[in-house]
Amino acid sequence: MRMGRPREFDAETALDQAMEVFWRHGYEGATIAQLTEAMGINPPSLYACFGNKEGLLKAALDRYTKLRGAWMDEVVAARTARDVAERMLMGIADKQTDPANPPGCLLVQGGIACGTGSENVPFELAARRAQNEDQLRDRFVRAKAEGDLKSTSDPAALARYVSAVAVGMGVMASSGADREALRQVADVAVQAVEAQSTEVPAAS
Amino acid sequence: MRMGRPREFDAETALDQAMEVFWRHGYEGATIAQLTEAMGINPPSLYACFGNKEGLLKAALDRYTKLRGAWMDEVVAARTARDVAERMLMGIADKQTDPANPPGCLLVQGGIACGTGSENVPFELAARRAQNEDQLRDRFVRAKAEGDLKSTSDPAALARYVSAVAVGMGVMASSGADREALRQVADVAVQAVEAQSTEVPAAS
DNA sequence: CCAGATATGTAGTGTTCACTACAAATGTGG
DNA sequence: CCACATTTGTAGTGAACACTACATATCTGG
Repeated sequence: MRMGRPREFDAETALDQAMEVFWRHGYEGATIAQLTEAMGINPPSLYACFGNKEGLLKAALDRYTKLRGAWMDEVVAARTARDVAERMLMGIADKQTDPANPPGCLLVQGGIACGTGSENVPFELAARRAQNEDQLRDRFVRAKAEGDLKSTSDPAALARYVSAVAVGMGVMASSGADREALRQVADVAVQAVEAQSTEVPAAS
Repeated sequence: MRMGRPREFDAETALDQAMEVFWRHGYEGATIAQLTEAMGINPPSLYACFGNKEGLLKAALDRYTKLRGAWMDEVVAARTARDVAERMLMGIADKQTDPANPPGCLLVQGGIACGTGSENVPFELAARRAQNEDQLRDRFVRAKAEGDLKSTSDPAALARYVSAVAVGMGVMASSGADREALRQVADVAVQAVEAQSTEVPAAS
């Protein structure tokens, strides 16, 4: 079979640039002109490779969640539910204020509400956030089985809670909250998980 | 002085309709055509009355925060910091899933990230959220002075925490979380405030 | 009842949007 | 070196956007 002219740009590198634009401006706020300029390609190359704007977003989300997934694996590897929550929320405080990236979280910045014709973008983002929540819930189910969480605790509710705090921190980060402020939020938030735990680490 | 032809629509009623459109679609997702249709007026009336799209958003936000402010006064009237947090977060769980309104919170749905030319819309929303946070912080400062919160607690951090949870709940509501799910989040979240409180109501 | 002032409805304005036709360029298989 | 497949850059496409010119309608003050 004939192979045709080879692509002159690296898809993953280009995706990283597109991800940053979506992250900073949201799905609707990002224009094809901004995206192509950041990616260093022309519109036809973008459409040949990713289909359309929404396809590009999904590809960027795939890449984002792939990187994020590896980190979440480390998070749930913590010893106790409390440590999982702390590792996650403290990590988020750091990541969302990392100057190497736009502030906040792409899964929130991408678009909470969208206009007619883009209704499933918020849906898509919510689905990815739900994946994280599921992973947390599974971990908390295990924690309860191990007796690490009280028998009266609800792992699903706890996971939803930690997710909600994470999202809230993302919004605060995108509106200028600094790392220390987010860490304080994380610190308080962890105390709710501690309240559901059996082994309370002898607090000073 | 001559008065000219009187306006044929009620500005507040029209604002309520505009608010709903912004709430559902976000600032950038809402079009002038949608807004004017919902408001029952034509574009020239809109521009004569509110200046431009951003002016309309600000007017809608003013109205939203005015209604919200009255409710926040009730919230901070609760007896203890813990009760303030509970009243606020439980109230939010109910409000953000009230079928009379779009799900979530206008101050979040309005736009977390925006495109070039609308950069100060997220700013504007953040400023309004900060007002709520300030009100909470003042209340928690008082709670600390009254000995209701531990002497080691940080009222500003607590207020930021409750705000973050509220925002997170808003995002979850807009992506379909039901009232019960949000109440569970609120319930867990309150436990962190309890952990900072001196009078622990003898939990069952 | 008239003059000035403001609101309204119709019908646009220019701009920007996501997206694409098309021809030239660049590769591979025979 | 040739036929074919795919990519690339140029230069647009129609549609939708926020916003407005203008003539008409409806008020008030005198």
